[in-house]
Amino acid sequence: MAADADALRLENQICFPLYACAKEVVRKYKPYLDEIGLTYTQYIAMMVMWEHKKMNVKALGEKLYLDSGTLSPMLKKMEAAGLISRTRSAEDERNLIVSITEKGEGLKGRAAEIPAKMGACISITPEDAMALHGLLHRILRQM
Amino acid sequence: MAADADALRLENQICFPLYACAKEVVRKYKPYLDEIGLTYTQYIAMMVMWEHKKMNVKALGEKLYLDSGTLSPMLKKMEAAGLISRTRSAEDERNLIVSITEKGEGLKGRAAEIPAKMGACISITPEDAMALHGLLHRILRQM
DNA sequence: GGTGATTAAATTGTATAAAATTAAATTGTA
DNA sequence: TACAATTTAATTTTATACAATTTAATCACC
Repeated sequence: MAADADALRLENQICFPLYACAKEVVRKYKPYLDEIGLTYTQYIAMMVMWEHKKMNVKALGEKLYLDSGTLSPMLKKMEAAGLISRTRSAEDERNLIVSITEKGEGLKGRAAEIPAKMGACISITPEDAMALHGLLHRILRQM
Repeated sequence: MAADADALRLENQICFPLYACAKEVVRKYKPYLDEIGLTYTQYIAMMVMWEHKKMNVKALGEKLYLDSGTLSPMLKKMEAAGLISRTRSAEDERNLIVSITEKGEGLKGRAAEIPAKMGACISITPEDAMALHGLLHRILRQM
């Protein structure tokens, strides 16, 4: 049957364009993120920190869909760069509290232009962006 | 202004759900791919090989949005696993020709069920899948 | 109060990814 | 035909990612 064979063709995958598109978009960020010395993963972590100021690794990981295997080494680098500090919670020493520093706060101003620059770079209509956002969140929620 | 601050909130990003969703979907594949001994990247490479039988690294990379830095070591592993063979083109020795082997062809049968299993796993309506596919390809093309 | 189960991070091992550089082969052209 | 420019892979370096394991702290329950 053709159906079986077609199901294994790259063009018929739903996951592949998702994978490729995510990769390419992250790559588009690189020149802008380079200017402020962040990687994409560090950038999304900083977004959470700009908003919440303090958060333990587990909660940060839930927001970013990342685990300690990825976050532990990255947060150490970000601490070394002076953007965050890492301290154990006094109430429960299992929790590592990540806190934004003055320097980390200061970076927000320099990051402010990035969303607009990326928007100009991708050129998607607001309607399509909204539709895409909705579809992706529906899939994420359902998993 | 609230607009500036909002632009740097994780929930307002279009890229983040794309990144997170792609990652989570690839992760969903893992148990099924483990059964046939492939990683996700190897799986999409095999899809191209099942269809085209022979292809040089550059063409394969264009299809997969990957470069030789990723493909070279991966293709060596796949050759070691007996799924493909790697030979230099006689006409132009710069080109490395990747060819599917008997064993590689044989794996297609065992992979045949994976698309259906993943479909059951993600539960998205055909309309939404079509819409998502269209949106993602539009973005990819435009980049 | 002791102890087995649970939880949170860190660590270890494996596999991508991308940028930059290198090496080898081919092409274009003076 | 030399030889500079280009092209194709491979290599090197850095940074994720994730699964599995380990370690340390806390909790539950007797």
